[in-house]
Amino acid sequence: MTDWLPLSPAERSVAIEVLVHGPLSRTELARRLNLSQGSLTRLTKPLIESGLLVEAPWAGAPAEARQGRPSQPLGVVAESRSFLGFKITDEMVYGVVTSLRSDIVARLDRPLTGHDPEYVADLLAAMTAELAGRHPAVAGIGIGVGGFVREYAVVGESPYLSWRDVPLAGLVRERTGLPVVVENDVAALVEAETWFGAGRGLDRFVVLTIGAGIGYGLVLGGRRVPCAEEDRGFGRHWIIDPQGPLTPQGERGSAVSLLTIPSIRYQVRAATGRDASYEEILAAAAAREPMAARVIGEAGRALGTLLAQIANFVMPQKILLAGEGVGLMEVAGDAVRDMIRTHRHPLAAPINLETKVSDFHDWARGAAVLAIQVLVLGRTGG
Amino acid sequence: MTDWLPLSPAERSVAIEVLVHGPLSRTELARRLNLSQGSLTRLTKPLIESGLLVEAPWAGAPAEARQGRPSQPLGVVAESRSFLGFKITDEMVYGVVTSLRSDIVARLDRPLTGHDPEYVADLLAAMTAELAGRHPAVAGIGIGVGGFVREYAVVGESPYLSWRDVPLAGLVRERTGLPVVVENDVAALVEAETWFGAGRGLDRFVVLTIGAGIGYGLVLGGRRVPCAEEDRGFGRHWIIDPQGPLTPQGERGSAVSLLTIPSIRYQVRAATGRDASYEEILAAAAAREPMAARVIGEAGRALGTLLAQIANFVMPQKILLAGEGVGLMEVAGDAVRDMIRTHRHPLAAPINLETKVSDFHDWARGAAVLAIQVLVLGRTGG
DNA sequence: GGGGGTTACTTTTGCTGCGGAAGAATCTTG
DNA sequence: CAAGATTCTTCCGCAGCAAAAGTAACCCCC
Repeated sequence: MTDWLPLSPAERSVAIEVLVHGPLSRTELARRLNLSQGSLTRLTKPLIESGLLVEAPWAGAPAEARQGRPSQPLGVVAESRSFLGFKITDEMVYGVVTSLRSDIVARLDRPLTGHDPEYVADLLAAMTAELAGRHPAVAGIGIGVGGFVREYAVVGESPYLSWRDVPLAGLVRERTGLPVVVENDVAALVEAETWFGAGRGLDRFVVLTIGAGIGYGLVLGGRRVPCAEEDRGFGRHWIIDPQGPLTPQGERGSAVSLLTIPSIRYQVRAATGRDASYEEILAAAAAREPMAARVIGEAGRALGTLLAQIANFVMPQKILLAGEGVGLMEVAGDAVRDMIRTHRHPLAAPINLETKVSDFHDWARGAAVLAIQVLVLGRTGG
Repeated sequence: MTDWLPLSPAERSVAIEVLVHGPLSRTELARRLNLSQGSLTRLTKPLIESGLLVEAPWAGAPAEARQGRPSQPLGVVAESRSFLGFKITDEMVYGVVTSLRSDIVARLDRPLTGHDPEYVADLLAAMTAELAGRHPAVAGIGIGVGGFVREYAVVGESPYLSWRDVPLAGLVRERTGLPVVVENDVAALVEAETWFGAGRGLDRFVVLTIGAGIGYGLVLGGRRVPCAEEDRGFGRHWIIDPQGPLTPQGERGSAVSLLTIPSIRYQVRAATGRDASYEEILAAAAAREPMAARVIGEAGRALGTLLAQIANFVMPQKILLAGEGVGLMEVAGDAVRDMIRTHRHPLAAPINLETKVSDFHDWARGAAVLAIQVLVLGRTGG
């Protein structure tokens, strides 16, 4: 199949706008991008000829009977290409197949029984073969890994895999023949939400994830801000309550100690002697069992404080709360809101908070989005 | 005298670059702005003809004997125009005259014996007349006011002046015949530092001021982020230590309670019964007098925590600490650094902190910078 | 002191890519 | 079917850029 690239900057902005915001008429695009209509005719022509865009008369404003010549919405053929996204955790590999618009169309998970790079690459190749068999026209692979990743290709350091300088992209490309993009998992999730999710079109946007650890992503001017500590785990030193609990995972009273799933389970186990799952603890807290309610209430207050601090200093237009540990919001929502109130100026704009219960397939989808960004549109953000 | 405007976007970027970063050769400008040398010849010609720029062979790299044709630095004639900046406080008006490059060339202060808008405007007009008599070619006036300001012209609300919807710019323009720009005082200081001070050329930049209150300014992508609470005083609800002191000015343990000059004086007075100036308290703390040392130590730790939180969430390239209360850093610097360490990831980039002791004339200068931005270069940031 | 080298700037040329205007296409309304 | 509305296309002119070639102003060194 023909490859689309390369795109001029103006063409790229048109392509991204259509990809991210769905079918749009040329006139609408001209308005959004501050270009003339004539320019849009010119810019869209090669994009249509290359097959990236198509005229989609069925889409857009459906039967909105207006006067004048009907607009001709342009869209992407979301199904024309597929992308694979993988999220590698300690003991599992989660895989998804997505369309060009990053909708998940298939899932496949496999246990990871070892951490040898060659073995992991073999597993990824096998999963790729299985998924690609059912979904043709795979255009690329994105892989999300917790840890430090360089150049979209090399895992510089990943403590939980015990990897140092593993050229993962190369290993998988050799086995599959497909272009491969590797990135830090949090970074990938943030990019996905910035392009296709809660952060679409926003200028200042924050992603906070709660799960096995804390993840934090800052998007300014449509671009993710890279930072030194992202790959080593956030929140270990975000001390929210100096009198808070001490856990094996973080400093006393840190966001990690107060909010992450392992820490909450550790606290409950230390207090009750029984090992309970996160869901059981949340249910117990909702049922007002004292120990669970205390731990979860403390977590809720910590989350409220954290969100208020972020809002105070970053002033984002939206904060997305994601990860496997956001069930907290449902049980301890009042505590969260209460602490937001006490830590915010009464006249400050209310926090635009979105909560998204996400599982590991969302992390895998994030990796697929990175593949879309890099492979289809030439790796620039924005 | 001829007026310079209007400027094309490319011309404006050249003008701002020279204005902000001092004399630069055409080659250097081409490099910085990603333009060809030919374009710079074209762009600079009208700027030189209009008098905004001049060739300044005396400036630039002085005796750096390099080979080849010597470069021809372009600079602004800083003294060709003057700008007036005023900062209106509760009981004083501070005024400065600045050059085009925002250097302060004269100062003039007057007590403010009333808050009637007409009276204040009369006073500003009188001060303008006095300053303009000594410094000709005044091109415009900037006024900084604590409170909410709309459209660079109208003071929407200023609690300490008891003003509501006062069209200050119009009142002063009527009396002086000069263009007038009004803005919130913190916003003006932040703009000044972004253009001509610590934040020059930075993408992510934070200004934190400590004085009678707390001021906070966030600059992203070269633009100041406007926010709802800036004009009502920051920090009242930034609770740093829930067990901290209670003061009349802020919530218990808030940044205002812990850090502002009135709160620190209040705490010492409440503990010792004696009224001491801020400088006296700092000196006492340095001499290890217990009460003062305790209050100042607590303030230092609060400041460290605050700086760490800002750095964690905003990841700025630099934080500027300004205001009348930054003497704290000298006396309690160890406490500040200590708390930064405990609240930051060990692998995180160190905070790039700049401390600037500033007085009210710096606030007035900020207002003058706003006049420069708006009047000379057509009000766009960046 | 006069080449040769080096760097800064200017001029020329050609082209890209945009806006604007006019026109074609396609619908609704009367 | 005409008039009006709206979208899209075509065409033209031009701003503004890069590239290349030319000029100017210095250096060093023989």
